[in-house]
Amino acid sequence: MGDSVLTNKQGLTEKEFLSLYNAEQYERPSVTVDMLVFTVMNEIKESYRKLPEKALKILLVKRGNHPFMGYWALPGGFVDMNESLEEAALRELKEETSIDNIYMEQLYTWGDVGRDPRTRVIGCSYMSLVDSSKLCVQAGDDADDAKWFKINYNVIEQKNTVLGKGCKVQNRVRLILSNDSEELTALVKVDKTFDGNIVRVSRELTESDGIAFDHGKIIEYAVSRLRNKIEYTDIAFSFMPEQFSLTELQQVYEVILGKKLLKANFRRKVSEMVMVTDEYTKDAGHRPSRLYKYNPNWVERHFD
Amino acid sequence: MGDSVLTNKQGLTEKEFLSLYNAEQYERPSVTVDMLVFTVMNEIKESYRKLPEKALKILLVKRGNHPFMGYWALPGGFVDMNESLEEAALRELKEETSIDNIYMEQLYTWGDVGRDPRTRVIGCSYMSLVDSSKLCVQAGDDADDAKWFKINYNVIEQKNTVLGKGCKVQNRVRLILSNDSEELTALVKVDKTFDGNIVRVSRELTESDGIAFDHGKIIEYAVSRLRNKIEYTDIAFSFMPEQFSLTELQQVYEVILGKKLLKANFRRKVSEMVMVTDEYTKDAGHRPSRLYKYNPNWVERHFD
DNA sequence: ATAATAGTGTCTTTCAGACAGTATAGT
DNA sequence: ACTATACTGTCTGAAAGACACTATTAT
Repeated sequence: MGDSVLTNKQGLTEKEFLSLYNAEQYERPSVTVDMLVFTVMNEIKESYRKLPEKALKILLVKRGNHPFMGYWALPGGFVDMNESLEEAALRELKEETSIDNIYMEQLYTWGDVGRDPRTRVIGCSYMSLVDSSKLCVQAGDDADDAKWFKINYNVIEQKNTVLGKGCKVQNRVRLILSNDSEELTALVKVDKTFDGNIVRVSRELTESDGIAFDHGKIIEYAVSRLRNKIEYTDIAFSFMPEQFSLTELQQVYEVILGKKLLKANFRRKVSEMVMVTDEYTKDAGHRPSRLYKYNPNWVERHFD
Repeated sequence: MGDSVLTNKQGLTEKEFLSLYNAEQYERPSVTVDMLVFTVMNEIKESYRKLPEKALKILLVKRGNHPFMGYWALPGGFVDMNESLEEAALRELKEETSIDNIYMEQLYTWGDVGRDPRTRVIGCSYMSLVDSSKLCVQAGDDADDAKWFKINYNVIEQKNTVLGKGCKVQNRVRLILSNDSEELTALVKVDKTFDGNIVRVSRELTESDGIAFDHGKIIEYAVSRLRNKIEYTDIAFSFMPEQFSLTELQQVYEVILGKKLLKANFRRKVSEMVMVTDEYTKDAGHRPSRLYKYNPNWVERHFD
């Protein structure tokens, strides 16, 4: 830290300055953390022969208090003074859903002025990808309920315009979050403007039904990031149990990317990332498949 | 927002709840924004024949008050209640360096407890890449001085350990920031742990000389992100003026990646991203080179 | 036997790396 | 003529996409 003999324009040394410093004199925003917990789960089997389909899911909690009481929200809450953002995110997740000890990465920080009707709130969001077989969710103290919602992500409109020295891509994304008893929707307008060498992305929530705050927009952003990142990193493995078949792994890729992949090519692509085991699936109604595990020595990973 | 007839456990409607809500009752951290403004500048020519070398630079301001008075810091400051994070970042940059109206993207939000000796501070950092030919920096009201520092980024130590079901990569990065009169350094320990399917990255500032707060760590992170992103996006063009030669563009890539590239291959790679003009450089001391401009219709961009 | 999935071989096209070669201004 | 840079052609091998083929289990 600064040399303690130095004095500032008011003639104060650093020690004096710090002892007089009072954060209370300034109006400050509140800070929250929000968790986006994703998993890929099996849906019901159609027949004894067929493999179960998989679906991408997100964990939401039902708000037990105003504002947006009764709406579904991302688990999260206010950051305490003596915990880091990561600690706050893990604490809130545990309080609201009883989920403990999972990996996560920072997603984005949302700071628009009108995001929260209570006061000015800066929201720092974190994303977690979990293996559903390990988890057992139950609502905690602070939430009425915690449930997994199946994610339906659809680009329903695309408009490209060529401007003078750039262009504009306008997308509308329809998000449908559903489970046995509920269906929530959001419509997000994603505009990318290329002006000269400058790219500007703006996201706007134009419709939100049953989802609290601007969380529909945050979920849309997270899914688009997830789709992007699965192509050039190994995050998909965070969804997998210890052992898995290559078909299951492929299903995870397909459900996130929202498209079918060719088996032979997919296997070539992931071959370096996995290690064979000598175990097989059984009672499948058809030929059993070999089980693999993640190869921790896989090197060519990329990070954001 | 919630149906106004609903009442919470205290029997309050949403309207009543909001009118009684008082953010002051909770202790809150302060929130700052920090700007990482990068540019690529020409260094002096060695001879009338040779092309000037290029160097990656970052803009820092000299702190005029405690804490870290006299140290160099990222331009930035506290967020006001009625401005978004982006607005705050642009305002602070203008106040401290007179730079106006540039593009930026969010980098990361830093929330460790002891980051700032004054109080608990959450710092949201933004990254900007600018064409140096357009800029003229001068210190603003809030800073004693604003200067460009040449960035030297070196991985000085690498250690790989294979663990039980994962592995660990430990890097030490030496950062040297220098200009005519100053030399600042930082040493950052970057640990990546792969445990099962989980990747955890931790960054620790183990040495910092002349750089305020944890800004050495933030700069290290930004440079590593920049290196990564230049490979799969078109951000490099943000450093370029309207018209440029392909050699200049290649120099920008080389200076960021910290390695030489082969000309023929580089040109093939960027050919789709640029458009020819019918202009040439002149007075170069050797064969003139064709000038190009950015092709705004280039489609295969990726975003994080 | 049959349904459904498991798993492989190979053709083609595309792209990245390496390197050798030719072209052209200023002095 | 010489220097330093501008620019192009092509060989190679790796990776991505498409598709056809064989193998194996439960019922």
